[in-house]
Amino acid sequence: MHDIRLIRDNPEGFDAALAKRGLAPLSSQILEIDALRRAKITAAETALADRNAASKQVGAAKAQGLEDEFERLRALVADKKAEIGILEDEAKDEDERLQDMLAEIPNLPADDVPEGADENDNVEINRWGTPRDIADALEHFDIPAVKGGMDFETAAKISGSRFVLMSGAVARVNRALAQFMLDIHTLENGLTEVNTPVMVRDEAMYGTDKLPKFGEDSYRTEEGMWLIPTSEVPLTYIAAGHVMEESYLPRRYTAHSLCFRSEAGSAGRDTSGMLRQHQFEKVEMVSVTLPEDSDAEQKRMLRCAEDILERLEIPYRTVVLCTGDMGFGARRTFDIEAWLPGQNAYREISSVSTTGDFQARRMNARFKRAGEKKPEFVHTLNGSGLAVGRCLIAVLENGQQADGSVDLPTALHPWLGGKTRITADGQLA
RNA sequence: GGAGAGGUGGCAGAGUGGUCGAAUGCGGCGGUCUUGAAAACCGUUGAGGUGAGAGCCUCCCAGGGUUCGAAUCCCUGUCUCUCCGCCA
Repeated sequence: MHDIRLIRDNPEGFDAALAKRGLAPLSSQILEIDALRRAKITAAETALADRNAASKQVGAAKAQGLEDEFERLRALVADKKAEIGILEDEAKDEDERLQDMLAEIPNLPADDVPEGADENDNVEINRWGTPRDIADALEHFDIPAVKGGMDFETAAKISGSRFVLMSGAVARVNRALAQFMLDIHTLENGLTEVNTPVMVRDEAMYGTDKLPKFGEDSYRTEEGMWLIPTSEVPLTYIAAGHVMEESYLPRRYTAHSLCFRSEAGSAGRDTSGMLRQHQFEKVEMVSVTLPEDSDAEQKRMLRCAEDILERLEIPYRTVVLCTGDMGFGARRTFDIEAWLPGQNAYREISSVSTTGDFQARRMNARFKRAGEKKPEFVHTLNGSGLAVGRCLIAVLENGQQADGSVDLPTALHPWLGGKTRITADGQLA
């Protein structure tokens, strides 16, 4: 959500920032509605002030027994009442029109975000590890050690396409990965573990900018609840409506949750394997910070995510998304792409974004500086740390051996009860 | 699912038709005292809109209604809590 004041003060700057996202200028249209809105507000308030004044006199007239005067003023107040009703409705309509319009405008990119049209213009800023030379590398679902424990046919029977049924060693490694990530984040990175609801209300989706524009990407129950597309939604919405003490910040959360996405519009993409599912697991990180701290916090979060991959010995590269590839609510986004030998490509495994005060405005999350009167909006950030399913793919594909088995990363062994590999026939050993 | 109670400022919690944007406490801020801190005491302290400003307007969960006048009465919605039932 944008600050109408900033648009008023600097419409050219606003349009210029929109242009970086490839959007047409909107400021003149916004300011037109805003001017109309303010005119209606002024008119309504003037009428209200008149009514309030007359209303006070009514009481006085009554008290003094001036019946004629009382009746006259009473009629006047009644007239004003009708007028006020109309003016207030008009003011409200204009205000809603403005809010609706602002709600659909994406966040403005930070100054340092590279300009570009699409993912081809993203800029690599870090590369770690060297992909191992694997002859005839297989995709995860074709690796002999994995095949028996990753069943797409049965999942389809139960739930349709884009679901998976994991069992045995594969399910165990998947679980170990999630535990591993959570333990690192809580014990070493100082994040607070949270277990959130995965069904949320409209307000939480709106506050984290998933609504009104992207409702079709998520699932909604018949009762009107949303299945979360990411635990960014409940984690961030914790702060909604609060005025926090300055000293309360930063807040750093992590959660392991199921995530649900309809994947509308991605038909035919990544259809094989478990890269893109309707239901998946993710360990999420969310930070709520002071405005001046959010840029440093984003780098910190990025390091937390990259560190997981380094410990798991998975080669990756980090890119900063260009203006044309960023999500709706982001001011700046870093994507981490893990090396997948089976695809001979780097694929997204984490996305770390700062939204500035964009979400905070929508959910009215504020803090008060010591000694200051006015509350200010906090900054909110979110990042995957990491997508568990995709991390499982990376671990399996990078660990595949010529004999069909999979060597599991050393760092993970303690979470596997000391086991180190999956044999070609699918046993943890 | 049934019955009941309630939603008030950063927090807790008074207030049941005008004198209430709202007692009191906590917390915050400023001060007195102190070598410093604590304690004590004094003062101060809600949010939003609009306006160049003085100011004006709105806000006691939300939306309707009654009334000259609503935090206060009525209706609807919503959320929370308690009890009963059911239940992993």
